[in-house]
Amino acid sequence: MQIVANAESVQLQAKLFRGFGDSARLGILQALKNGPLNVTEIVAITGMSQSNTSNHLRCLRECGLVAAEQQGKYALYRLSDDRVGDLLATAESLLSDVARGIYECTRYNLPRDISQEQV
Amino acid sequence: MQIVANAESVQLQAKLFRGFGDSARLGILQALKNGPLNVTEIVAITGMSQSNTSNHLRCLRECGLVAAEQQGKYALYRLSDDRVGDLLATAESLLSDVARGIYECTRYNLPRDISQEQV
DNA sequence: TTTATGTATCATAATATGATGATATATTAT
DNA sequence: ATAATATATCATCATATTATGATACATAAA
Repeated sequence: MQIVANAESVQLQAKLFRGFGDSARLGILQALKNGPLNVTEIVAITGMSQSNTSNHLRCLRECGLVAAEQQGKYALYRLSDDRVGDLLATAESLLSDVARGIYECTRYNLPRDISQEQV
Repeated sequence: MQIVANAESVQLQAKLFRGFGDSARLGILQALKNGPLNVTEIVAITGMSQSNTSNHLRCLRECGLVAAEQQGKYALYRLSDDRVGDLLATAESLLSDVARGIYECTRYNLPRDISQEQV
């Protein structure tokens, strides 16, 4: 009997979610929902630096959330699986109901300048 | 026209995923899949310290992933919404197909001692 | 072959996150 | 009222993660 999944599996799953758990990566995934894009396009859309974009893409690729295909000098990226889109959609739906709570989640989060600390 | 969701919404969603993106919190969520638990039970199941458990529970609560109800001196926690369980299930399914990739995701992750670095 | 373009890699510095121990608070039991 | 139990909070340190800038490595164009 095991009430919770084994530790290793939990770690893997946490890792998977961490792929989504950064606004830079999530921005990339959102962009790819609409279809494949090359790195230059992703850089343009997200406004991130090229190296940062590339670093995050590597993470996403190694974590299995996106797949890449070399096309001449371009690297075309796309979501690796429909379930990636599913997760995004479910999260969006859930979010619309709990957004207020998320805003108030102070312990781990948002850049300082966003919180309007009441003195 | 906006190709990607606005930055604020992406931040919120990333935050939501980050709720799942830590093995301590994910372990708690997994445990709660089987039904409500109080803090003492969660501490026992996860083996984490009481304060650490409580800190993570706060995060989960404030992020809207779990709900708490005071019962005498016990605080009963449960998943706040079916979609939380849905996300866990979808992730598990996706994971079974991409587990290998996740293992190899080196840039951001796993405790050092787990990777078996080939020299 | 030189130059320009697209992408990847790496070291580093800044920041965010997580675990711990001490302590506070609340509820129940004696 | 005192003690015991259940939970929450907080400061702090260690660690992990992120963004950046420099640079390398391709591919394609001139």
